[in-house]
Amino acid sequence: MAQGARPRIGERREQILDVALKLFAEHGIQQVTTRRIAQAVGISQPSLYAHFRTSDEIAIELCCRGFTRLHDRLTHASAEAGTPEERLRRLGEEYVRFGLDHPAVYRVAFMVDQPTGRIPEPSPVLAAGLRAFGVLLALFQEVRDAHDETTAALAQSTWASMHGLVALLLVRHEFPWVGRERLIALHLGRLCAHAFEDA
Amino acid sequence: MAQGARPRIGERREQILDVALKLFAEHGIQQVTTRRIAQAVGISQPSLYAHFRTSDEIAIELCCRGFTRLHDRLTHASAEAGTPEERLRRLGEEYVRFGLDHPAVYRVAFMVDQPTGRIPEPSPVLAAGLRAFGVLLALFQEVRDAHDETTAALAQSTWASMHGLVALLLVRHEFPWVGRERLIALHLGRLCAHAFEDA
DNA sequence: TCCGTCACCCTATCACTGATAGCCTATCAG
DNA sequence: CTGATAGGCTATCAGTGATAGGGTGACGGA
Repeated sequence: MAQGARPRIGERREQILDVALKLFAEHGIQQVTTRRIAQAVGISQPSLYAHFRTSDEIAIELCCRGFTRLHDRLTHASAEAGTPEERLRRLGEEYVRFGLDHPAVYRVAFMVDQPTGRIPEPSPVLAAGLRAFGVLLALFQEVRDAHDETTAALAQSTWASMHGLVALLLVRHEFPWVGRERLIALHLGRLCAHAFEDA
Repeated sequence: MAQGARPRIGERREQILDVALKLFAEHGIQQVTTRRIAQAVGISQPSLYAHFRTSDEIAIELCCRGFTRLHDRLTHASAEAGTPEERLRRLGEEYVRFGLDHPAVYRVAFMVDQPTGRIPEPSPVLAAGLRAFGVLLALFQEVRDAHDETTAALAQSTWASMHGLVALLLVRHEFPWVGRERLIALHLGRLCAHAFEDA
């Protein structure tokens, strides 16, 4: 089967992740089977299991990487100069764009149930998610100059509002939304207007 | 096989929906197979197909009913006396409670991808969802005395914020949330504070 | 040069899934 | 009694994730 020019160590693994992400984005996560991934990569289906213990592991890996990419984008957005509202606004923009630009990653990261209690305890997904959320939390802590529960609650509430918009736009694409750009602008505008005020 | 005392017409269908919903809530949608449903009902697996054309139809039916129940609860909450903010607050409370109290229904209704373009066009799910959303929209139109795009955008934005909280609480249950009640109260408080103001 | 190890791949096969085909049985209107 | 209808059954299908067990080429030490 033309065995020449074998991929280097670990190269196949990256290739599988790339291909899987593309298939997820194109056909939806549920529709992508291990056989489809294997065929697209050019190897047999059982060969996938030399690189991942289960098929879920592929999605989990993509999920962690997605969180990391989101973390980097949020960090960058939050670090720019400006008033706290402006920084939060940029962070929100970045968040929403990320979700809409990478729907497959976003779905895996935020909209797929964790296999309840399967993964031991130190879930890498949770850790990656916490890192990304940490950027938002840090902004709130900095602006409010407090690390209390209320500050955490404000950050979590803000996160939820951003997520809600992305999630609904991704899942309910048949819904008669007002113009997407307009809705995003209005949503973020309201979100940032009184974001740091105590409840 | 103890064939006596057959269920009446349509009774089995209801029973299947009841059982399926319970199994969805208990084990998660993905883990529930047609064989498990059939076994719980006490019939053979192929017999399900006498009542539903595909297994998805069970979820779709539950989804529509969920939207209808939500619609009724929102209507009731929105109809009570009070200031617009109070009415919106009650509506939001009802929404969040509904999602958290009926996670299986909520998941099916809001967090499962529509089989892209499979169902002809007049999607019953979309229709049921629009009816439920209509309650929120009507409140905004009444308060603002306008049926323009901005009003629709405000309602959609508010809906998204409520959904975001419910969705994240349901899916990311391993996340270190601040106290749930506190988070809900804070989230709804911020949501309703300036809800009707133009952007 | 030989040999073990390693990374990687294969075919064959498993149990399980949603779904279909074809046939049986209870009920009821005429 | 009879045909129609609702509801059920077993047998079986193709497709799914996963495992078992064995093959192949590159490479480093003896």
